[in-house]
Amino acid sequence: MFGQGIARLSEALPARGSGEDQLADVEFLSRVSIFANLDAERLQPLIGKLRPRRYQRGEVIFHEDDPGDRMHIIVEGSVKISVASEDGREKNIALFKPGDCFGEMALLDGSNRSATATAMETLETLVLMRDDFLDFLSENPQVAADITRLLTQRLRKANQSLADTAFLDVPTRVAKQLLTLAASDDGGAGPSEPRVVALGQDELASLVGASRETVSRALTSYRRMGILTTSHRRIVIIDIMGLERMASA
Amino acid sequence: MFGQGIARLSEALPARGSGEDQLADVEFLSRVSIFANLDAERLQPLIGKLRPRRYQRGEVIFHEDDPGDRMHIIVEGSVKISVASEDGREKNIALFKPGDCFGEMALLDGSNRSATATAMETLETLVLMRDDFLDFLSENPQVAADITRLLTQRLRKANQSLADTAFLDVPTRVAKQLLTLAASDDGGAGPSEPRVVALGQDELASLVGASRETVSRALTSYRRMGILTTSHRRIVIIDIMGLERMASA
DNA sequence: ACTCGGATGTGCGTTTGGTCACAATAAACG
DNA sequence: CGTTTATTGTGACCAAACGCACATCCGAGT
Repeated sequence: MFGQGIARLSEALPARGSGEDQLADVEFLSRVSIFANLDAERLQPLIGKLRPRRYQRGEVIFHEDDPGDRMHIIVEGSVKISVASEDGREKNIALFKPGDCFGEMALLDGSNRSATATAMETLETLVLMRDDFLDFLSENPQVAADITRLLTQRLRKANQSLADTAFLDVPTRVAKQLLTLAASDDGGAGPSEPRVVALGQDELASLVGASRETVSRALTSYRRMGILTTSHRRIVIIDIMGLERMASA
Repeated sequence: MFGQGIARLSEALPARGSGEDQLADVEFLSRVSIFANLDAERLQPLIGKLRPRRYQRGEVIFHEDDPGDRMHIIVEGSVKISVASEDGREKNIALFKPGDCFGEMALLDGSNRSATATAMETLETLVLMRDDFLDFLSENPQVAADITRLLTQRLRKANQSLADTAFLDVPTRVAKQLLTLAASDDGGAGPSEPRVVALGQDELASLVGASRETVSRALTSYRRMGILTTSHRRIVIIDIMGLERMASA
């Protein structure tokens, strides 16, 4: 659904102002949380400022400590945000999906990137440069409220993760994380429908703050209980309620 | 230094508009990060909306899950922000000191408190109610930028903590945390001056995400190295550079 | 179709850190 | 000014999880 927006945008950009296509783009933008409260008229000027960008799986969009002068809106694919330790290991902070934006923090406070962003699959984003963003922001002050909302939500999540890593053991954290991922994936599906999480175990482990092996064992345990099945870079949750039970124990 | 502001404010409030005292209050407000970019004239209207509040050590300012309709600015004392697990244990998310504000998240996105705030010592705050805050915000849109700056900073810190708990062992995390606390305490002191951290080991443990005993052992080890001394609710850092070495290992 | 590389499952020894237990000591309060 | 209560220091034990090793196994690419 989101994918169509960019397909049209990429074509529409060279020959700008073709009307119908821009409608589709505006419709896409209005689903992005920080632009959700703006009507089509307000969004229109933004369209011309957005530049489509493609990345391959594994490609780094930006690096920790780099200066950051742009933000991204995801059209298709997913992104992992991570920080690295001195000895090269990495901890995933968050995953983002179509409709999410990332890289806005360095824009808002002017400091360098505090984390690295990497494409997890073939990725299409819309890039918005700092100056264009700030211009737009000063012409649409309402957006500030949505940005603070976005930031507070992320802060809440981060604090919750902090508490979770302190209180919960690895299997429980894995269960919780899987539920979060499943919920964000297809929010429309029924409650008993099997939900698919496309993710490698090492990425899941890094997200949860544990070793790949320990996560693998947790998955094995859940698999034996009939809660999920595993295959290559793919976890299918069969019994969501069962997983919820594991997450709250 | 900050304490004088509230002392005058508490007296000035009943008999408002006594000129000289309000100047002191404005001066205090201008040191609060989210109001730092405003001149005295802009801040003036805020003064009447702020209500001083006192809390005893251990007193809860607000509880997790409560609806939140006000924020606080700390004048004197310190506050710990924590979340609780089902079985009653608690994880400290952050500590705040004079000049910091807290409780603004629930104001900004309208949801309930995501954490509990507790006074760590006798505490004086200035309370600002939601409606007053939002009014002020709409009349001073520049403040939005400072709020986003504040939130992004907190988000960065949270992410860093998340990475630290994943990568570093307890002694290293303790060293890092002590350095942070020492830096925020008296920023003006010389580099080789001994710095005092007034904090119980259990609070430090909860902040660092470890058990009180493990933290105690870490402190013992640092004490034997001559890096710090410990007494009741009080840690004195003697060799800051030594501690920095421990924090980066 | 075959091969190679990335991903997964699992056993095992080791380590870190949590929990329990208790002694010692300092602050708090009547 | 003594008694009570919080705080700290440590020892012993145990569980969770890491890291290493290795056997598969699936999938992508040639």
